[in-house]
Amino acid sequence: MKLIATFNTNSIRARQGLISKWLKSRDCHLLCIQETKVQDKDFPVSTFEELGYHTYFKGQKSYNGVAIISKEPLKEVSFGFDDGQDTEEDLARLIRAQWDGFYIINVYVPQGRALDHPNFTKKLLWYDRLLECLERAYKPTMPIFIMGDFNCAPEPIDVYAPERKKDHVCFNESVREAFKRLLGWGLVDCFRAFDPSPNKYTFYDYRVPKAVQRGLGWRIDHILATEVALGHVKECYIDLEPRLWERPSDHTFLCAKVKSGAY
DNA sequence: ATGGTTGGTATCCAA
Repeated sequence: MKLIATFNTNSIRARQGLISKWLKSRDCHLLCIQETKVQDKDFPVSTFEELGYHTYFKGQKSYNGVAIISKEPLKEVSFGFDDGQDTEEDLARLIRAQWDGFYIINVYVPQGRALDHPNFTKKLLWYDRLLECLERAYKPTMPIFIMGDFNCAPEPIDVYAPERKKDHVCFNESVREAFKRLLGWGLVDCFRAFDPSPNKYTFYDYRVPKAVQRGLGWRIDHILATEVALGHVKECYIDLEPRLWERPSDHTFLCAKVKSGAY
């Protein structure tokens, strides 16, 4: 059994200590990271090499940035949708690779800012481009994990006070529909496949006092799996403990225990 | 309705 996980770091340099401690204590095989907020020349490669991990990354100054940290070397690593329209930002928001017989797609979906902001249009378009990318380059019968920060709480159970969040960029009808269209291609929400209970969140806003204790969170980080990939998953859970460690992120580690060898 | 915090970079923007 191998542990795979996704984590929005909100700066990988600020979170090196926390990530190292987590990788070691959990014996993680593959970690997908979002919001590294660092240019490639400044990525802390040696921190993870010293722990025996391979790192693959692309980032921008201050914003965005994705990475995969893996015990085994990855194959076929690429960035962006490869739809002929990739901007530098797109490359810093999507990394794809092959790992242990699985296709891994690590995404950092644009947050969107506000419903009437151009960034929200870009967010919906981003979901469309992701779906087109799947239709073009993959099949629902393949063993695929799409994991990362989707900036979408799919159902009312996935956010506190859903009745008050209908105009939020991470919960309004249009983004939830875009998310559902993605699932409609042939993907399952891994966490919900294992745990139907409420008050299970992956993100707690820094600005909300005692958010974890008060249950004021969002489930916006996800591991989506095709049916055949889900068949290899034995467990899927949110690891909240690092929130008690030094310099926690506002996101949590979302984990899956996977039986290896999908080919 | 508003504001609260954090990080990277500047002294404000994004989340």
